[in-house]
Amino acid sequence: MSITDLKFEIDRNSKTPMWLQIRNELFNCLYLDELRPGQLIPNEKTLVELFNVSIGTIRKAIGVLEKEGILIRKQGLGTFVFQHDNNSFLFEYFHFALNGSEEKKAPNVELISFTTKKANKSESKALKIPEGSNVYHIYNKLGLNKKFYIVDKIVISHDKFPSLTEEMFRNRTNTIYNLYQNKFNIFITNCSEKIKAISSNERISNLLNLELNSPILKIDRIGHTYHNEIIELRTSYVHTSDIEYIQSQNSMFGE
Amino acid sequence: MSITDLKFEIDRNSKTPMWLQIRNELFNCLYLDELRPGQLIPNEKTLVELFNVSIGTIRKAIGVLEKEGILIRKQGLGTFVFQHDNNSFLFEYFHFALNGSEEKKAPNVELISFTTKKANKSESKALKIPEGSNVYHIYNKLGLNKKFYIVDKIVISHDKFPSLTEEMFRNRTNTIYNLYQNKFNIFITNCSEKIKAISSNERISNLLNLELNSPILKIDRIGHTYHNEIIELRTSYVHTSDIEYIQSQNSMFGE
DNA sequence: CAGTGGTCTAGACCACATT
DNA sequence: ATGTGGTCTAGACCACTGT
Repeated sequence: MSITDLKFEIDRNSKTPMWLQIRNELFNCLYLDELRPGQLIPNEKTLVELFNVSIGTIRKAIGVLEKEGILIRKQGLGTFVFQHDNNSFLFEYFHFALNGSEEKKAPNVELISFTTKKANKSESKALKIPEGSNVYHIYNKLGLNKKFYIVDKIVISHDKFPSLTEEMFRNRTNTIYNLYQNKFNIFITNCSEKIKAISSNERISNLLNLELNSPILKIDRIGHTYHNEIIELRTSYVHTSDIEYIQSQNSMFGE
Repeated sequence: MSITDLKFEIDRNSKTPMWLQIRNELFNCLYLDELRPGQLIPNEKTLVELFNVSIGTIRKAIGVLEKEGILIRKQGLGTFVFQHDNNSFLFEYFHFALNGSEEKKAPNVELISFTTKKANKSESKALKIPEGSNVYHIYNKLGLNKKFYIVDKIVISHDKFPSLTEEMFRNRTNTIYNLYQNKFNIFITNCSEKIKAISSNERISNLLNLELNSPILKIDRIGHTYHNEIIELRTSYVHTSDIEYIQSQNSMFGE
């Protein structure tokens, strides 16, 4: 089932603008079609005929979807469902750099463990899955310049990644979110983080070669899809003597 | 000198689109005019005549400036230079909430000290002012629910805030950034932050009623204007047993 | 009511990428 | 050469705001 096979009914007298109706129709199609990253959508002229509106209205609708990060327009080529390319994805959600450095470098990553467990109460609540259903627990060490500074614990639902194996994880050629995207069609688009300062326990101290009770960051991240479906819980423990968490913020957002 | 008195020359054959030229011209005018927040800009029809282009082109230029957070359009009223209203500004750059709470509450603030010093080497470098020129050092305690969790150290250049006094600071009716905006026409629009975990020293421990060497966050924030002029250095020391740093991030930004 | 920005039209021409 | 999105026009009409 392709978009071009569908028939669309736009209400020209609705209180919601036509461009917004069209945006929503397109969004729905892409969602039903599982939002395959990299997928080409019909060109503007085709959409004009499908929706029977003027090209400016189509452009406005696509423009909004582009601002939302769902579509990307490429002049001369067409409009595509957005996908993180192999370079950009690396740094989208990696917030660390060496002290005083403004530019992020790709971290080196080492898998510590990969296990399947029954979700405990807080995990099942956070992931919105039944208590006792299967989850993966994945631990990674991350470093810069050959030294390790970060321990990541990842918790994801088995049901959302049924065929995931340790080998797939270990042998991935790219970031973890890229793996989710390319192998499971699951697309993490926004994350919320909560940061605390805590004292390192024995396990973290050993993994990061730290004194016991060193001050470290504990970062709880929740990764969502477009539709705010919660996909991943990630907790990072970070030794920040040589590196720091960096972040930049503008005062304003679009409409 | 008002915008409408100026004469604009748009190069119709330039490689840069007309809407971008217009955006830049408008931006410049607003900048020269000191970007008075809340200021009304000429209506679209007037701009059409000033720039001698079609209204769609004007709208595109204004749309970009709106996306950048510089202008805000109000249907039926006009287009204005954006200003943080008294509510929104409160939470723009305040990143803390009580554990597990998703919504931020306004913190209570208490001035600890307000002094003038000579800028040391790192301050002068960071603020891009001569070493030894005057800076204000301002310390605040911030809390939630009547308990204090945060100590803020603010460093700003005396030259940028020549008439600032402790009384102005203490008697402000709004946020600090609002004070900068309303009394000094200085408009902080973006901030970069660097976060580390450290152990509390004696001074911070006393101020926050903490054990010595408790793990705390140290957050170095640099506040910039539109033009990336550095205005303020702020270092926050945060006790995070009851509160946490919260942040949300989308994968994508506009064009 | 008059004035503002918001939506929409039905094109034209340009810049870019692929074949 | 063909097809794509990007820019731009010159309007029309609607929805909202304050008087």
